[in-house]
Amino acid sequence: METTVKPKKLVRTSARTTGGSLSSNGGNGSRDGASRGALDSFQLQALSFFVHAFAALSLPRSIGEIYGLLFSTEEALSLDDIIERLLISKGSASEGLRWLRSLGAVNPVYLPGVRKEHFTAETSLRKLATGYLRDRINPHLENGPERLRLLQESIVEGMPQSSFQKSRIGQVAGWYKFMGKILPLVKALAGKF
Amino acid sequence: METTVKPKKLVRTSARTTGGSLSSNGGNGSRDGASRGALDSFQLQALSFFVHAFAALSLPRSIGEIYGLLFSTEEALSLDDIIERLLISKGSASEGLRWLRSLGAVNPVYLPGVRKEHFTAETSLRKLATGYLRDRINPHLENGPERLRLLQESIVEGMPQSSFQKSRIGQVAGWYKFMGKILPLVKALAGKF
DNA sequence: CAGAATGTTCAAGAAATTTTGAACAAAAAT
DNA sequence: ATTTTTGTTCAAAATTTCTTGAACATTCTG
Repeated sequence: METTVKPKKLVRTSARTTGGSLSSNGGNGSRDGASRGALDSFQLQALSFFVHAFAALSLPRSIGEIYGLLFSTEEALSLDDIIERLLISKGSASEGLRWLRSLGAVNPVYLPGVRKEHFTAETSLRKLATGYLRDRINPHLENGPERLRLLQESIVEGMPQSSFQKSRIGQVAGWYKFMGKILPLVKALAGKF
Repeated sequence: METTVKPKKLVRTSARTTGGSLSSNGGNGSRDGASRGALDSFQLQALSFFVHAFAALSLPRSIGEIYGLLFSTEEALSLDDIIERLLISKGSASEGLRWLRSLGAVNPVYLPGVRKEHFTAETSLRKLATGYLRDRINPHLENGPERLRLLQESIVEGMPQSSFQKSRIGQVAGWYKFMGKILPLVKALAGKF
């Protein structure tokens, strides 16, 4: 649930990586082995920012790190670039990227003559909000009617408390109506930023 | 992060409780020891509903259970009533109740001549939304300006990427503006339900 | 086609969170 | 003042979630 804020290390100190090949070095100034984990101050600050922001949504650190890195880097980065700079495992990077992709929070960039997929951060509030709502909120709302029905059917008619129970059902129905009103509003407003 | 939905038992099967005193039995029909864990079908369905809903916000099962029980029960319940009906520990019940109270999701009910504190569920969407935003969203927004400043100060002037970095800062500033616009809207609309 | 490069999956381990239960504190009753 | 009732706190245990890394699948290259 996370009530108190604990200090967390920003970049892992462990040096083990998958031992894989070096970066494709999509165009930034740094060079090869010497560049591992070398992030500029803006990138470091962005990692801190997004790890914190994503944690507010109870999302894992690795996802915040990946988005933060892409957000703060002008060039598109490959999976290996991300692994190398963040010192995270291939598995984390792959799954984190998959999650961000499904949300629409990262954009694939097709570079002619380059095999590896490269990504940049999507920063449009409209797209981010839409993706988040679609992937993480709508699924819960979609089975709302079904859940409401189950609740209704659980009422035993004629019991002394059934009148109270019906009023509770009414409340829940109202909550769903509220969600139905507010979500389009959020999307609409997000479109203006 | 929870991507796939796993089946979770609704009511614990273990029978150990704190071994404490029996319920004050705030007025419902059931009696003493025989009533332990005896929930009607509406209450069971409500538990399922709220455990699921709270899980969507990454909140622990115990909190969903407590709110679900209070929501589906007409009488005010005491800490011991909750422990007895949900078969959860005193610690969970106490901390869960504390959390719900700080949010404003439960209301203390003062019963004349009764020592134990009793609670009912708060169901007003306005109060629930306000409490949630106040306790769980605002804290993150409040240090927004500070975080934005740190981000700005991390830019090294004159670097080739500093122009890109400034445009990113602009995006983040926009996100904060959006939050400043949308939250009052949410509160206002919640007031109408 | 064989070999290399790239990316995914998932079992096992690590880390974080939640729950328990007993010790403790506070308030009320006797 | 002592005992009882009520509720809180927190270390340890249980559980859940995240990360790792190696095996696997797939696609490209020569």
